[in-house]
Amino acid sequence: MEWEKQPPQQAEEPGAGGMFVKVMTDEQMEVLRKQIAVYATICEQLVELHKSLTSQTDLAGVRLGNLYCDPLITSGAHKITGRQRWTPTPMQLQILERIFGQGIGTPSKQKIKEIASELSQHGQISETNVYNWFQNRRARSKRKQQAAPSNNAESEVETEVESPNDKKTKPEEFQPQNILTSRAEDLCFQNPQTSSAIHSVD
Amino acid sequence: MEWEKQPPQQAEEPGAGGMFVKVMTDEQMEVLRKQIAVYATICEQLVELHKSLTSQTDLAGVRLGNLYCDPLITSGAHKITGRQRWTPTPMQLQILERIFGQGIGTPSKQKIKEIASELSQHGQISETNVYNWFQNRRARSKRKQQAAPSNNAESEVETEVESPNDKKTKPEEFQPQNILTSRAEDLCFQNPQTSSAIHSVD
DNA sequence: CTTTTATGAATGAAGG
DNA sequence: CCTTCATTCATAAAAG
Repeated sequence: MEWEKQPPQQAEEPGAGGMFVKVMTDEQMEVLRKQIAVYATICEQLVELHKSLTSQTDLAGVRLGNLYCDPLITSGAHKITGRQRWTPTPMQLQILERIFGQGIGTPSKQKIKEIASELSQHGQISETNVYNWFQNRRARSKRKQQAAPSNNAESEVETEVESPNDKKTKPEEFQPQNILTSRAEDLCFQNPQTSSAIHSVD
Repeated sequence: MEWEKQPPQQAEEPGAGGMFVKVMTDEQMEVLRKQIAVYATICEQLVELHKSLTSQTDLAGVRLGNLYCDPLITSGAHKITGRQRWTPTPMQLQILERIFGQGIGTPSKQKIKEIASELSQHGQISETNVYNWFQNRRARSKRKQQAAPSNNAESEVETEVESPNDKKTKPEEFQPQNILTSRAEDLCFQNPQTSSAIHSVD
């Protein structure tokens, strides 16, 4: 596998190096990533299953690792899209909070555009970021309000059926994503070169 | 596949504002494709292996613990604890994506039934789930498409009105899944030795 | 460096 | 269809 050997700089300067590159959109990258993750998950589960059935432990490490391919792919599912999530700058956050506090709980699309445009003066941002922020802000606020009614004697008829605090402690014992994630952590090398092979061109 | 149609020149403009494209070399693309195909092969073989094993419960004197098989393979985990929200299993997702990628954006009622029936073999599912999935998948794709090309079209608020005629000119229906649908068996070793290698641990 | 928390983003489902 | 909501997932940031 040559990815880690590829000097990332080549991809960054296609014009200078005259290197032919493929360009993928974010969505394409996302779909690809998911597909790989799907296979990684299936393989992981099946391997674990087989290990449990055969009481042998060398299947995943030796057979699969040597015969088919190195764990690079597994890691690839995790880091191919070195997804970096937006983090609001303090100024942006301040403005967002102020707008949110103005009581207007209706962030229309036009409003979103305006806000995003204004916030772009204080740092990188997109309309989607603004949209998500308001969505999350509202949901979080709402949940907090219902989870912490300690300051108010709110005794209405609907409160008797609420389980106030054990929503998180569901007996959920299995999460496929965790397998993939933990697996990637263990198997893959974390060197930045890999992710640089497919990187963002700014 | 549509990737090649993407103008590689986009990558040559690093200074064109907030451009976010992923760049891969030919070699990297090839490696990726093969690796995904490898996953497909592994999955199929492991699935077959699992089937053969589960069909003979007295194979190694090890009684097949259903506690391993069911939770791992279905992996939805929703059936165990009665989660309210359906979550597609990896295999279901794979099938759904493939169908979606086939370009037919018309999930007719009859088609929904067929798909749901097929997917039910890989986990709990209902026709409503399939319907919702396609609806959401389409909407999501569309929204991403219009959000992605915001890199070079640095428009102001008055020009933000999307050009009503050209937004769709971009090929919406790319199929990274094609990488997978191309028969993995052809690309990789899928000879019986492989599965026997897996069996050899026994 | 590892673990925990906060929060941006993804997504199934409902409403219109 | 399109929008909105509730929940979940993943990761940057914080805490240890």
